[in-house]
Amino acid sequence: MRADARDNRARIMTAADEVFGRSPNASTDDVAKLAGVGIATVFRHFPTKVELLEAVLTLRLERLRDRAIELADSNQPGAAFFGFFTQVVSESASKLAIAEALTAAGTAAGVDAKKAGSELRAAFDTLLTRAQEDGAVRRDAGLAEVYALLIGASRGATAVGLEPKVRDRMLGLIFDGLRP
Amino acid sequence: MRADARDNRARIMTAADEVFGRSPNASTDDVAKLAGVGIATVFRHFPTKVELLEAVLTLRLERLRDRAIELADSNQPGAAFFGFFTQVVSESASKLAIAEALTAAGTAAGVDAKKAGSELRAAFDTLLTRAQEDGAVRRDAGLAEVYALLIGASRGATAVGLEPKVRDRMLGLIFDGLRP
DNA sequence: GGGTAAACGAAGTAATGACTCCGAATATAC
DNA sequence: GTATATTCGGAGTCATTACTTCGTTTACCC
Repeated sequence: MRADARDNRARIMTAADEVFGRSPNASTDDVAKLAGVGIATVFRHFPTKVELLEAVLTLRLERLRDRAIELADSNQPGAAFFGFFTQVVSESASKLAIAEALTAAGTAAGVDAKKAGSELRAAFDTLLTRAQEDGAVRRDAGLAEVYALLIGASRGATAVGLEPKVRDRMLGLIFDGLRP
Repeated sequence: MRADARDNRARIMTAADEVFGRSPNASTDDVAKLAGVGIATVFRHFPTKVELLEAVLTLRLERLRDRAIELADSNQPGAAFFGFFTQVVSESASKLAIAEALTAAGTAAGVDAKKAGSELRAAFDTLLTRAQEDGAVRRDAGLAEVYALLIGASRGATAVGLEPKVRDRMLGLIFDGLRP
């Protein structure tokens, strides 16, 4: 692969991340414009729009997964769990795409995104289990419902332009329900 | 207004409710087909697609509002509050549009939808306050964050095809966080 | 530095979807 | 029953958008 091609691919990914983060049904033109390349270049790297969307989605999921894996080693499992939860929801409030990503990861999505999605879920499971073993989270809370709560809170925060104060109080209510 | 016109208007509303309930970005043609009328008829009654969407949105909000108002008289305020919450989330799981409606009510929306939206919020506030006075819900939970929780849970349940069991366990966690 | 293969971008194409026009049909007044 | 004004519906128009084509440019090998 030639140097300029690799360069442009990276620029397109960055632009797509930004553009689709703002509005998930933006046009391919918008991405090309922001990336500063022609539209054909976008399609040369990502043959269909779906593949481009999926690449962005995968990237986002991998970032979240990496952060979760990092936190899994913490010696304060409770703080790690609640911190991760808070961070995801907070970022979702400003970055539309994160909540979308969490959602889409389960439903449609191609093979790469699916892999990243289940790895994220597994990493989150680890965080949850550690927090439970540490006594910070009630033991009868299963992964499925806690994950649903994470997705719901993210989407809720995203949908409405939730003020930080309200968002934090909402998280407070959720966390109280999660404690033993 | 002629009888057939009123008839068709009702049929279009029903069809739109159904079609947009399934997928919010369905085309106007789809609505016309299901309603069994020509596309021009749809546009005669609702000059733009936005107005049609808004009419559906308003209808949904009014339905929720009416149910909340009904429950406000209950002599079991706790059960009324939690029941309403559960019902909204459960329906959202199958009816995409309800969660969307809750969301959209705050943000964009024209005057009718806005009115219905704030009336719903007010009715929900009554339910919450009664439940708090009855000791079923903690008193330091404000309307804003509880409402955000409702929207989040709805959107979460909608987004993922949440199984009823998981959904109920998720609601259990939320409700535990809401109790004194 | 010159040749070549790869990558580039602007101007297309085709399909979709919101909205309009106008002749046909039909409900209501007499 | 007929006149007429209103409503109806299908065949358009126009804008948007995913994707293609092709002549031009540019990075790498010698």
